[in-house]
Amino acid sequence: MIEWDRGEPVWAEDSAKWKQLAQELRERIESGRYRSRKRIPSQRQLEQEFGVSRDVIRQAVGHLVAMGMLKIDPGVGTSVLPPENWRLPEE
Amino acid sequence: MIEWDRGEPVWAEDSAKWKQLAQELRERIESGRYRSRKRIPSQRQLEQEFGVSRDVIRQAVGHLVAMGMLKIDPGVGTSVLPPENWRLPEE
DNA sequence: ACGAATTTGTGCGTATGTATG
DNA sequence: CCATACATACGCACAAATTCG
Repeated sequence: MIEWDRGEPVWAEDSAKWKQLAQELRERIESGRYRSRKRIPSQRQLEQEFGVSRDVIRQAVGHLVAMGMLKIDPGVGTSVLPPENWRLPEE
Repeated sequence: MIEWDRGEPVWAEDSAKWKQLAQELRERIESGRYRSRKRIPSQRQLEQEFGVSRDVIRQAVGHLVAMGMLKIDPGVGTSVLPPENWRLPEE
């Protein structure tokens, strides 16, 4: 889980919220909590769960899409791609 | 207190602008002009009002944040903390 | 065919954080 | 200290795509 220091320091000390969220989502995918070929919670739901704006959600999701870990179907949802599709740029 | 002349602030020569501004903001907080738990004008608005750069605004605000008189919520604004949060280092 | 609900896409405005010259 | 640009973040509103009754 992610702990934000809401109201206090910000992304200055550590990294941006969207980067932390992307890491959290990635862990959920790699751990199997978000299963391959299955949909993850909607952006609205992720908003609620993590208490961040859609900006942050969309940045994080967009990052994983670029990594080939997630696939977006407009009007439908966002699903997990199987590992053979991943192209991890490293970090 | 900052003096005003024809709508323009008059800055003292012997003190940094940010310190004078910090003192001004502090007085506005202690006088109740900036009310507890309410947001103060945005940095951009303060820029306009005092005719200084954001550098100066941020230095002054940062000073009051360190004193526990202001709280910054990125993407939201800056608000006044109640007196019980203040930790005045002296001066 | 229709309309409602859901989900993502997009744009706007505002505010603060960081970086650079 | 000033000026500027860009990144990060929040909130809202509306559009487009899809699903379902």
